Amino acid sequence: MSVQERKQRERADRERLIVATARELAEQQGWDAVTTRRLAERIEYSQPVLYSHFRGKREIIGAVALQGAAELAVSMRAAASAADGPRGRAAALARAYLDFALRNPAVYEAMFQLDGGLAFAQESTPQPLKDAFAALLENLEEVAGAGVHPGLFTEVFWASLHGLATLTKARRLPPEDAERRTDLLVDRLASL
Amino acid sequence: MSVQERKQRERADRERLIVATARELAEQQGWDAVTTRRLAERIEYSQPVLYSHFRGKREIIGAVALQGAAELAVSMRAAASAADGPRGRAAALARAYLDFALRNPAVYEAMFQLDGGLAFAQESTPQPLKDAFAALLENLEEVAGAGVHPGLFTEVFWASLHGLATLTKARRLPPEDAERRTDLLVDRLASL
DNA sequence: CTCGATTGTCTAGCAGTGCTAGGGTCAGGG
DNA sequence: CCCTGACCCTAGCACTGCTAGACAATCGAG
Repeated sequence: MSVQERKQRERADRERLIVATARELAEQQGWDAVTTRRLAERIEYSQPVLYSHFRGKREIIGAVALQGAAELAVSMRAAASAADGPRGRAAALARAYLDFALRNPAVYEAMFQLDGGLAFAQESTPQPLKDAFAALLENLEEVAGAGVHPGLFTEVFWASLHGLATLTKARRLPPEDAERRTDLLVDRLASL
Repeated sequence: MSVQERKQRERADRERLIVATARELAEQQGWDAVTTRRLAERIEYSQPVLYSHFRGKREIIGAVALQGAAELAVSMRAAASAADGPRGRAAALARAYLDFALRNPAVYEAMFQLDGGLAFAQESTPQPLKDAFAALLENLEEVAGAGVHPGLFTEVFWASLHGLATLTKARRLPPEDAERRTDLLVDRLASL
């Protein structure tokens, strides 16, 4: 019995190691550098071991994305609860979101740009993703405005942040004005 | 002399054929399906011919992106000039932008998500890209608001649209509410 | 008209990718 | 102590972007 338990524990450890290593490698050298061979070498196992934990590379990306979503939710909630007033919370939320995207570009990519085989905006959507959206929703309801569906407002708010994050990351927007853009956006969207 | 001219013309024709075929294939089956082999087969030449026109796959993506930027600028200007009032022009612009992204997902991807080796927001930025941005700027100056730098406002407006476009395309947002989100966004951003 | 040079294109191949079939090793239970 | 089954690795498949080198067609000079 305890032998089986130990094996299960070791398997779970190894799975965490795979995800952590993939994330690390992606942040260091980009997702292109995360090949099954390199990943296998870093965890000091052969390639097929990866496939005994995940169906394929997509699922590994998905696992990193879920981890990131959980962290993003935590830091957004922390930022919001440290801010004063509806407007202040919205601004703090935006800053926390963009800060996360800036500090964890590869994880952000896994969450919202790459195909990690995850379902979004459905019942089957994994809990961490729902929760990250909920963290936005909770703090934006009060600035959505009268007669505006909070969910819809949150989607627009999120999409706008996402646009700023990705265009900045992809060097489509000059990085130096990032803060001014964020302020302007929050200023207009959170109109109350 | 005229022989050389004919050859140059044929080369230019073939280059256009490559770009058009790459675009078509990408729209039909996604950029993953655009391999140098498949592309070569479709234009009925061997692979190395591609490399006599472009440095590599990146440059082909870049060429598709430039074509798309030119078209996007045209349709945004057309939409804006058919609309009435500053607010109406902003709304028409947003709809034209999102409509383009929806109708040409692969081209949109080439422009703003994939690496086509193009420079953005610099002097060395190719003209079509500058021009597409200019088409936005021209029609948004009047709704930027007092004391708000028009360029900065345009960047924010563009980023928000980009967020809506990409999250919808990637099935991160429910497609059915797309129009309501657009209306809400324009409503808040173009506040005058 | 012939012959060398140049231009253009193709075949074949390299190093790398994600993924998998099959064999071998080692530990657990009878 | 041996057999069985779980586990992992080697080797390989079909594909990717890209390129070296051979070959053929065309051009200009004599």
